[in-house]
Amino acid sequence: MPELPEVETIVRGLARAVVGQTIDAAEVRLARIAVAPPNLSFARAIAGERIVGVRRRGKYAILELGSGRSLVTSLRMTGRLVVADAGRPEWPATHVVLHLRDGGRLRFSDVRTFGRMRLVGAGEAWDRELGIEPLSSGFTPEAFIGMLSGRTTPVKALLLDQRRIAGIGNIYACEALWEARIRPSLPSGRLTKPAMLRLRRTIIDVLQRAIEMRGTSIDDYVDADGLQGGFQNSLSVYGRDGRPCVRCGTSRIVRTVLAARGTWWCRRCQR
DNA sequence: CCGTTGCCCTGCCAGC
DNA sequence: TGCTGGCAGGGCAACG
Repeated sequence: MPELPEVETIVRGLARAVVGQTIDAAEVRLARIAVAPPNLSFARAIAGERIVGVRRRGKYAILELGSGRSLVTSLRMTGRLVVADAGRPEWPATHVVLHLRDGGRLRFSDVRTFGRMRLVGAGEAWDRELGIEPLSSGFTPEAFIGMLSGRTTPVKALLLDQRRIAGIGNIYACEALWEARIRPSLPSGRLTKPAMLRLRRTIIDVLQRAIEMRGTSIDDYVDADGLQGGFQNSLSVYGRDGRPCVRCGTSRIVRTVLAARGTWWCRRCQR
């Protein structure tokens, strides 16, 4: 569930709390969560590393380490990355605990265990397959039009494809399409040019607004301090099947399945 | 290369 | 009331 705005919020919180700290030890309770390069032990390799920076790429939170290595965390659906004093209670299903020199703990928890903390070597191109950042200057109208043109993939499936655009998940794909009044199943190349431009704009807008609200907390998401976001109160379509469309007021939001994902939209507004 | 499907995993809940 | 089958979904592998 954590998508670009949620990971961005987590990363900003981590930047305040952990940059400059040394990791004295790593406690790995569920081995498959903590992945290291071949022949390296995650816990041994990370002990003694200094955290020199924190950043986001797509839906990944990245701790940059003094050695040049990076700790790349993917939260998938139910992952949490929370910093707290050692005495604070843990979230359920805490699988990895990093002991920070100031006595704090950076904890990774994940009930469904889909998430990963991956230690990657200096210079390793782990993000080679990731697409453009939608909030970067590279996400130009031309780049977006080029991405959609000539493709038969439903536009929603394209928005979810991390190799093309990095960071959009199901919630913000539904919201951006609703806002741009575009039917999620429309083949990407069939969008008119004005529709493409509109969609680019609503993608940027909805992501920015969600960041301002510190993300969407529906089931599991919390920020680096363990606090919920606020954008769940601003959703227009996601999860709202059966309720009237807040724009047209006459049609009820429907839920269909597209690209094996629940898809919420308004049959009247989105064409 | 392109697009689609299934799998991983556990908590939740509608429906019996 | 208690059980259960289906659903939630990001990323990856496999397939045609």
